[in-house]
Amino acid sequence: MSKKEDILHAATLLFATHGFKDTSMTEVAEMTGAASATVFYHFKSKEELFLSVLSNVKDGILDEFSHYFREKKFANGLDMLVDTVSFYLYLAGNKAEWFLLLHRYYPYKLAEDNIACRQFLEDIYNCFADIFEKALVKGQQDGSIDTLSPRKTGLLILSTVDGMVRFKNCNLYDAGALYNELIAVIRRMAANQNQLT
Amino acid sequence: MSKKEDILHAATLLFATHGFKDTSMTEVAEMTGAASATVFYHFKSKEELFLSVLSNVKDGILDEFSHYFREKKFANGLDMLVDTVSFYLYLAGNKAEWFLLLHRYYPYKLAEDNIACRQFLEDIYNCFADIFEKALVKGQQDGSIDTLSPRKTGLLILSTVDGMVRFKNCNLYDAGALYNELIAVIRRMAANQNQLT
DNA sequence: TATATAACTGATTAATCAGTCAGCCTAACT
DNA sequence: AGTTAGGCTGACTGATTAATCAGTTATATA
Repeated sequence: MSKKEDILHAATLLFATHGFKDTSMTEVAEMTGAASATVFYHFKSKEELFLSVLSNVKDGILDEFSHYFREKKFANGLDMLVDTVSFYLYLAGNKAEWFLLLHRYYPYKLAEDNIACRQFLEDIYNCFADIFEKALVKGQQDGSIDTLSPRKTGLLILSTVDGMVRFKNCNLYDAGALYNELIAVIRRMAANQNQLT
Repeated sequence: MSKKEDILHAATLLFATHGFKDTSMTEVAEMTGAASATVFYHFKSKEELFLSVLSNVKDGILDEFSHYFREKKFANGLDMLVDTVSFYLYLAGNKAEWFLLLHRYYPYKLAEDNIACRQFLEDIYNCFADIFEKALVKGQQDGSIDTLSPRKTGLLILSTVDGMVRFKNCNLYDAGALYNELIAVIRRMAANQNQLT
């Protein structure tokens, strides 16, 4: 791994766990054994470093989901929906730093007057919204899911899992303890009530 | 309003909109027309000022819900659940600074080694969880709501509305546009399926 | 080997900010 | 009028930090 990649990785962890303001360029440098001027050699400012981190996180998330869907086959839309939610929660545990970063306020604040930042966030959340929407559409086609607005229902499911992950990351409630209940609720809510699946 | 209350109010707005690190004691002072030393006269440190703000927000939230339930009567548990969710969303719009503050990471970070902070957050989230739980229990007693774990289901509903409010505060998706769908989903998910309400 | 370019660094700077302190002003009480 | 005390302030300090820059080392290429 190149020094630049080292720095990017260290910055991801630090921005995620301490936040933007509470991470100094010196800290990032120390974590990689470099001098602080080296960080500025690779990234011209702290803000640019942050944008590179976010861009990297976006690529990581999009890759993870594209690999997941390339290798998985689903019996029907309802199964796909439940499986996708499970994978989202697995990813939130496995790549906790990505979700911690997205649950900080700084990226959204920056996005207010930085178009690139805004775009990264939109790409990430559209990816999330799309996967749930696709499962709902598939389920409506194969009859496993009731007639609901796929986009809006998808966004509601995203709100729920995003909220659960936030609660876990903030040490409020454990997402794991609610897992079975979540799946049951999603089935109740989405399942076609005119057929027994 | 006393100068101390002025400062507390200004600090609430600034901590909520800019965050803890990005709010300087000088800014808080300037917003109230006081000298920065005055802020330190009333609150011995920046952290203590933040804790006073959070304590105040906690009292505000608990008061709002206790007034709401004192004056409202509900036909049944399912109506109570839907009404409570609506009131939560109304409050999140009306007292946006409270929810913005709660959607920052700093309070949870501070709570890791500050017992008082931890307690304020627990009081707030227990209040939220309790109101949904109470509605679910009532609904199970009067037959309008199905047999579900009231605590866990309550937490799931809280995750959903908390997630929606976060999306709105982060300018990702508009909670208002999802309102009708949210209410429909809650009814589908919680309603007793053995009776037509 | 010579040379050019990229990678890296130590020292420094200018600005910001939490917190301190000695003293001033005002209102209440005697 | 004199005294006391709480509320308030301007001026200051020490620490931190993003960013710069002149200069050094490593690498690759001719």
